[in-house]
Amino acid sequence: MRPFLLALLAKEPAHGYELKQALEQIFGSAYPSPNIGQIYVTLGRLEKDGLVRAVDVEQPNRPNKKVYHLTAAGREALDAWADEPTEGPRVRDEFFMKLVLAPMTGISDRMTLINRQRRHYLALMRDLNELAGRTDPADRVALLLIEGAMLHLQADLDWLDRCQEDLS
Amino acid sequence: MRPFLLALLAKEPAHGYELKQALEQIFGSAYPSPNIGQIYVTLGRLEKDGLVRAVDVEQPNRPNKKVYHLTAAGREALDAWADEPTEGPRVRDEFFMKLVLAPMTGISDRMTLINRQRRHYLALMRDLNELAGRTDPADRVALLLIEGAMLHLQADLDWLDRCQEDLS
DNA sequence: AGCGCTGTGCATAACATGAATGCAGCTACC
DNA sequence: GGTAGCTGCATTCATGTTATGCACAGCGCT
Repeated sequence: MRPFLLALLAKEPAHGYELKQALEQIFGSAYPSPNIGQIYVTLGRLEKDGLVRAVDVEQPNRPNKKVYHLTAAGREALDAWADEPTEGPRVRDEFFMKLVLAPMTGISDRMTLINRQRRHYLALMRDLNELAGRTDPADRVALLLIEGAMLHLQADLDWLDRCQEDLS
Repeated sequence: MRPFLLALLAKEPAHGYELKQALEQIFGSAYPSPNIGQIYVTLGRLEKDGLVRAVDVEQPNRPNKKVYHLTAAGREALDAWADEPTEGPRVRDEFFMKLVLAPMTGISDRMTLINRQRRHYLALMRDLNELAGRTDPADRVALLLIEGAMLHLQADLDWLDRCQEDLS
């Protein structure tokens, strides 16, 4: 969350409400835009850490707004973020927890869990396909996000098969 | 985190320290075991919500311990968790954020980011292979976790190729 | 004397959601 | 023409979850 705001502010100074709109516009419908409240909280923290600074702007016939701009330290933090590679996928997986823990307590057996989960993944896959279908083909960013989600989902489905083989 | 503790307590009552050890033992080295402090915080909340209840147990030559056991409400919550399917992979992806936001600010270009990220993923893949190699073959749970991580990683690598095609 | 294990608790912070607040402009309706 | 209610702009606050790290305390071992 923090780096996203820094990146947007690097392009041009903005206030909270504007940032929310920018995020919604850049990442289309495929992306659940973060809560507006969280944006303000994060901006406050960034200011506390000296990465951004706020200027109050009075507006006629509008509530005042606080326009944030990047400081030198903020610019540095942003560069550092861009430089370091992003961490890979977590090994932690909630469904797998369920798969291991549930039978220990006699809740339900593994086959039931796996089959239900597979149906769920397949339904999600259908949703993604449908979402891709009604997305503006010019919006390459949204389409790539959807494609990424589908690749991950397929990996999960393959993994489900492996679990079924190994744990049966 | 909450459901994991509930599941373990469904098998048998236990105190915080024991739960930490159980988690470490069940999910082998492949799984970053959660912080012990967090376990106590979560147990406190579960108790506040009436899902578990604690009994103080005095021990000779040992600090006292609080043994938690499941309540009827806790059992219900656990069953509900087992019944609902687990959510799929998030569309939210940090690297993708970087890929979209970075060029807007003149930080660095996309090819550099993608190539660096690919090197990083490949290194992670090597690490996972190495980890799989030194994992006890009898520990099927750990091996499956590692395999799942590798499948996800491969999906990320494929996705990187797609991004490179589309955004160049 | 110091290290490591057992066992718990608290401080801090990030992250997320939801609701509340205030003001302005527009529309609908009697 | 007045007013009631909705929408858009802009921010703040209360609450809850997750995660890390440090502090504390007693005991056994070397």
